[in-house]
Amino acid sequence: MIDKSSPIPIYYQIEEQIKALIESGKLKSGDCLPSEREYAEKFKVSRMTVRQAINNLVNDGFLYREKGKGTFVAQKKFEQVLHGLTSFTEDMKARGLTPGNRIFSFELLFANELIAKQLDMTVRDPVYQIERIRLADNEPIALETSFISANLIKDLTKEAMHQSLYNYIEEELNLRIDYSTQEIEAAPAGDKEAEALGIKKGTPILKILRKSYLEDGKPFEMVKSAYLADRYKFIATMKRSTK
Amino acid sequence: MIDKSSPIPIYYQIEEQIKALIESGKLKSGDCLPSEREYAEKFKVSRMTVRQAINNLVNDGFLYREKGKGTFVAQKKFEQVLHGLTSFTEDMKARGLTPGNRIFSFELLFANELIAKQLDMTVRDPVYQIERIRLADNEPIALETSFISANLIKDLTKEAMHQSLYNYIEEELNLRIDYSTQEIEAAPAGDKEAEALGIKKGTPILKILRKSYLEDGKPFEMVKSAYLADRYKFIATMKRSTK
DNA sequence: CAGTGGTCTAGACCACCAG
DNA sequence: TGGTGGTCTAGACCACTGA
Repeated sequence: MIDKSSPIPIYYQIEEQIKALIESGKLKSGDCLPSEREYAEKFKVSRMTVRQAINNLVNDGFLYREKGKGTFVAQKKFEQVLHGLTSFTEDMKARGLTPGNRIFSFELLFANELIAKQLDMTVRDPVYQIERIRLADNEPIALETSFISANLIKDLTKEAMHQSLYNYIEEELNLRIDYSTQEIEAAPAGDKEAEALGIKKGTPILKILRKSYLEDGKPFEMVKSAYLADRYKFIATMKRSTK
Repeated sequence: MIDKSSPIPIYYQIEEQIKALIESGKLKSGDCLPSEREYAEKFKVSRMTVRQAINNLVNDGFLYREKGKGTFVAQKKFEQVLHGLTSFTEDMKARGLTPGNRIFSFELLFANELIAKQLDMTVRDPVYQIERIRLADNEPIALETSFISANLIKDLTKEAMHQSLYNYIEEELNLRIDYSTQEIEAAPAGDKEAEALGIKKGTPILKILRKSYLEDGKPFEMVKSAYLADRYKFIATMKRSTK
């Protein structure tokens, strides 16, 4: 049930166990959990350890607490996973489509002034510039240009870009991605987009400018994308911050 | 410095104090904070209490930790304000523009099947339907149709809509808005949008479909908007959920 | 009233990192 | 080696809730 001799933290084991109960449906939305003291008793651990597990689940939106009453299972915000920050690859998979790539250019360049400013580096710092067409089920869906800090993301290869960049960053480089900001607008397709995506000039496209940051707050990528309007919708969920 | 007799939790007082140091510039991005043990000593509190304060600041993105090294100030995320879910009114103010309204119609109707499904009500439940043009600095910026559950949002008036709906819900009705989902796409303007916004048919517009939920998980509004592409960008920040 | 979560204490041992 | 954050304990008192 709980392995105290395991190198895996106890609070994490408890977390996983409660999550499993929710995912398996044994705990449903609105259900009241056993009290923290009961858990402490049951697992023979300190109540603070139980609290740490529950705190994390509350922060992740799986549970919520009510003073004097108890801890409850939150309503299924149903694609919780889908709605965080996702890479194109993850996004497409979540939509049930097969993601693909057609890389036009992959270069290691010196940052110009604009890029340097955006990525918080100095001019002539090394930057990967990748141009590619994104595919969904083998159909073009977006034209994309990425600028990636080579100081932060080392030894990037074309192969890593063919797979998932975020996966490479998190699994291979062992860095943690924190968040990204995105500016989304509608615009008429220019010559370049029209040609790349096989549409007429002036057709509406969805333009997205994404900047992504690592845990220490440093921006590691800037991506400009142009999505086919009739094949792609951007989906976001946003929390109301009470402050 | 710290008031132990205050009803305000100690960890919260410490939080505010560190935040103030960051905001005043006395602690800059990348600076190393005093260790948790030093803080505990200084404030004559337990280390766990200090940790609770720092945990919260880490979760909010003000600080980050490095094992064996210390706790550091994160880089300024200066869109912090724009972070959460905002109403049009709040959004415009944050951009330094004056929000405005031109209400075309304001009606209390019975939900049809589509609306009932979207708002999780039954057919013939009462729904407010509001059509209006949104203004920024007195210039049209979007055409918007809102459907608002009259069961949840009671006694809605045209005046409340002229002000901020979210403000009315939170301050007057004392309800808590939890989150919303938004679908964003580019599309050519139809006849209606073209006329209302004073643009040519076929011009790219940014279409947004928003559904918003109260804390108990009930949807209270569905809003369809068409924004002028050259006057509006949608800005979102998304967290990477580490799962 | 008894039970809940919210806060807090004063210790402890560990893995990790720098000098 | 000494300092850091990461985890954990076994208690404690509080305010709030429902019966």
